[in-house]
Amino acid sequence: MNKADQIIQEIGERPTAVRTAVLGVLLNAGSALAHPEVLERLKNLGEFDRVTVYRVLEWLVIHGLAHKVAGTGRACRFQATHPDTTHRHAHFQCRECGKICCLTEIEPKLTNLPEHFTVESIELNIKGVCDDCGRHIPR
Amino acid sequence: MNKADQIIQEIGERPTAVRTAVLGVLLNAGSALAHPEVLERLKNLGEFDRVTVYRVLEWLVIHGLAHKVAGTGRACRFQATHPDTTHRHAHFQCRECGKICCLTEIEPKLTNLPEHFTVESIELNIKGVCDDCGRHIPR
DNA sequence: TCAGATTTTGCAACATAGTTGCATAAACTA
DNA sequence: TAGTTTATGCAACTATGTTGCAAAATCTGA
Ligand SMILES: [Mn+2]
Ligand SMILES: [Mn+2]
Ligand SMILES: [Zn+2]
Ligand SMILES: [Zn+2]
Repeated sequence: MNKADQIIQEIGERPTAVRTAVLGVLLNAGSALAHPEVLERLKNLGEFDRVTVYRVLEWLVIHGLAHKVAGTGRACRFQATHPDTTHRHAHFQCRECGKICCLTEIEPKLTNLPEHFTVESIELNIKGVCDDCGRHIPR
Repeated sequence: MNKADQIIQEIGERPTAVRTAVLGVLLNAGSALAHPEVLERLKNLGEFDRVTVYRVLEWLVIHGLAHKVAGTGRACRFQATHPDTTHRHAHFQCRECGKICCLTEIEPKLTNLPEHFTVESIELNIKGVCDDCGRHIPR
């Protein structure tokens, strides 16, 4: 049995073909993927409907198996959640290659927040140039 | 001469009817507005084309007269930049009423960032329940 | 194992948010 | 005010999702 299947069964949900395939794609990706990228990579594994893939991605988020990151542009990106990392962390998106990666080391500190506001979630997105893209530009 | 006109002339750009009107709407708004909300409020001031309004909103951002905030949902929201606030600050969006406001007091601290990444911008979006919506819910 | 109940999928249509090309209109400059 | 530059309006197009619904897959209890 493959890893994706196993993860889905562990949480007591139905490991269908699409769920297993989509989670597998996310697990193999090094960074967060947008819907078209997921679809593209699924082509190697069979025929999958785009609407179903949208639904499965949301399903993965609801069940905590993936998280959703808003990058540049209008499309959300999805990344498999590693069991050992907390969900609350910052993300970095490279202006050059567009890749998004988790910055699990950074804990956004919230001081000075008006006390009458109830905080439910925090999103910290940092944009710039990543290591790979930066090393080719002379400094 | 109205405020919006004056601001546009101060930066040496053409104060056209649409620019003046759109900036005026943003200046009068208490929070960040999405494109349809801007269009709606413009109806009191005349007939404006939606594409032109999109272009003017981007123009305002480029010229530093407004800033763009990504809230819940896919639409960006725009808010007039107050001359006395720095552009780098956090935003709070209420889950109940959807309003977005600037949290100019909060400075996102970036420690632990991998040193080979070049940071160009930081976006800190906090979601929860605002004062107005929270006070009606018994605690 | 299998009938019935529940959930998931695929397809078509719809929705929302924004962009592009281009001809016309407005604003600026000399 | 003539010529040049810039902004606008309109139509068509793109990107990113969402919804309704019938068919297929999956599960459950007898
Ligand atoms: Mn992450
Ligand atoms: Mn702000
Ligand atoms: Zn890069
Ligand atoms: Zn509120």
